[in-house]
Amino acid sequence: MTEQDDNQLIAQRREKLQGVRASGIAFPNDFRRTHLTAGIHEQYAEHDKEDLESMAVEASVCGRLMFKRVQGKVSFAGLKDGSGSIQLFLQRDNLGDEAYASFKSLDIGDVVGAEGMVFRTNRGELSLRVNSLRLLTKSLRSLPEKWHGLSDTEIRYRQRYVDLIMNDDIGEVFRKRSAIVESIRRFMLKHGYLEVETPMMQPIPGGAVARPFITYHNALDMQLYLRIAPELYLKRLVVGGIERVFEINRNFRNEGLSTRHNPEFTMLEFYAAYADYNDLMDFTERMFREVADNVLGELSFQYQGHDIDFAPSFHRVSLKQAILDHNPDIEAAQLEEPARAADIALRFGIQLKDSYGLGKIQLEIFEATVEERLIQPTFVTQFPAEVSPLARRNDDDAFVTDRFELFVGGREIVNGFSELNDAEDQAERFRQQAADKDAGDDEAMHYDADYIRALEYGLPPTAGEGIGIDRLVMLLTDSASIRDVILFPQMRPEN
RNA sequence: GGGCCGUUAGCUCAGUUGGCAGAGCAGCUGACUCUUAAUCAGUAGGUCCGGGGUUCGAAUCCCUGACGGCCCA
Repeated sequence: MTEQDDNQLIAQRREKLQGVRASGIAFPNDFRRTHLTAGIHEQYAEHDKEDLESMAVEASVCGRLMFKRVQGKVSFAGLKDGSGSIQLFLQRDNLGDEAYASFKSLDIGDVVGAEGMVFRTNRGELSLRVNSLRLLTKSLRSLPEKWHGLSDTEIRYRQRYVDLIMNDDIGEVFRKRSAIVESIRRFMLKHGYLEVETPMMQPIPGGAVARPFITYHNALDMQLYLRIAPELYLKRLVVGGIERVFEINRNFRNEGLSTRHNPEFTMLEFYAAYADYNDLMDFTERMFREVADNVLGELSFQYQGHDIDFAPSFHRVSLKQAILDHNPDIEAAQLEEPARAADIALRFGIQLKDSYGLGKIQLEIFEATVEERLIQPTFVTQFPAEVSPLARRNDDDAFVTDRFELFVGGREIVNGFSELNDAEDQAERFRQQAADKDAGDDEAMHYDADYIRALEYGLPPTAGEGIGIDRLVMLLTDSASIRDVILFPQMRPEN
């Protein structure tokens, strides 16, 4: 970028960098540290001033200069590395005139290496009495204000590097995110699941009801879709005999952005042969408890002002019953007839389309009146077959499927079901979806002939599930927006 | 896509009824040998988001566009 938005501040720093260039290697890469700052605090937390003087511990640290307090012939500075930070103490008489002067010319934000003795100041703060200091990387742009930090959300998302420098909280969110994913992966591996990677670019997008991104492969001269879900590939693998399989990876959906939606988001998706959706609900409860315990150290936590507890058995309720529970004025019979159910939907201001059957209307009523009130972990089961084109029908009631979604904090986190493994039924449902697509529903599914062929070889009785990792991270980090748990959320171009 | 709110110095923010563009931090100059948002004195720094309009005069009022946030679809 050669753009000249150089203001006075940047110009001054460029001038300093010129001076550094003139006197040797401006961007050295031969400084090696002996300690992380957090390690020093850990190791010497218990030692008092006298102890440390007699121990004479030498240490080299490196990191970014976060503050500078020059007071004549002695100065304090803050050095921050990836682990934490430590105070530097610099004396002219210790460093020498030249080195002390060059310290004074450093700017907040510069990356430095410091070598010295661990000690405590008169006020008791564990610090490093610096014997030598080197500039490792000159910073040309001034950091945000030390007290208020960086709060402009737009800059925080666009320039996440500045956000990470200034806001320790956000670094903690992404360390937790990593711990969550690691914990989930361990849990899956421990239970005999094989981790795989299936196509992100698919000739036929499937496995979910969503609009895909379209791209183009030049050599093959064909249109490809970024996947909206890995589902149909993972189930092909179950056909192939990989009886327990999972994938943690990105899905892409060409839809609006909100505090709960980013066009690319991360899902755990897994399948288990010879298991049903009840098994998966049990499995999910165990997973969530283990992850919370590993990452938070406890099973209860706060989310946006709500106390949430993973310890008790997660509540399980059918979709229809959930509607009735939260709407005392609705009677069960009203939800059974399309016309009466439509009346209820209209009462809640829901806009119905002609193509909506009873199942879709029930789902709309559920979403409008129940979803956001499911704060404690709740499995909602028995989703209508109409809105579950890949799920197995219930043996006793063909109107619904053996499917569940898990809601926590008023949000859907998990979607799982016993898989539809009847190739003929699946073909029929694909035909219906394809007809909807021809009729103008651009979220409807494509007919995937190869997937039908796979089913014709025989998919064992199987259950599968998808867990929205971003939303789970939001929950466990008390983040209000999905953008706070995605390092580089999707934004419009700046200019 | 719709509604509401926001955009002023590197950052955090003031800006009265439409009347000279402001503060703190950061920067620069100087003082200061144990500071904790160090302190003190001085100093520099602006496309008031862009475009158009009203007006003697617009950061401020009107129109329009861009970007962001929240809510809704």
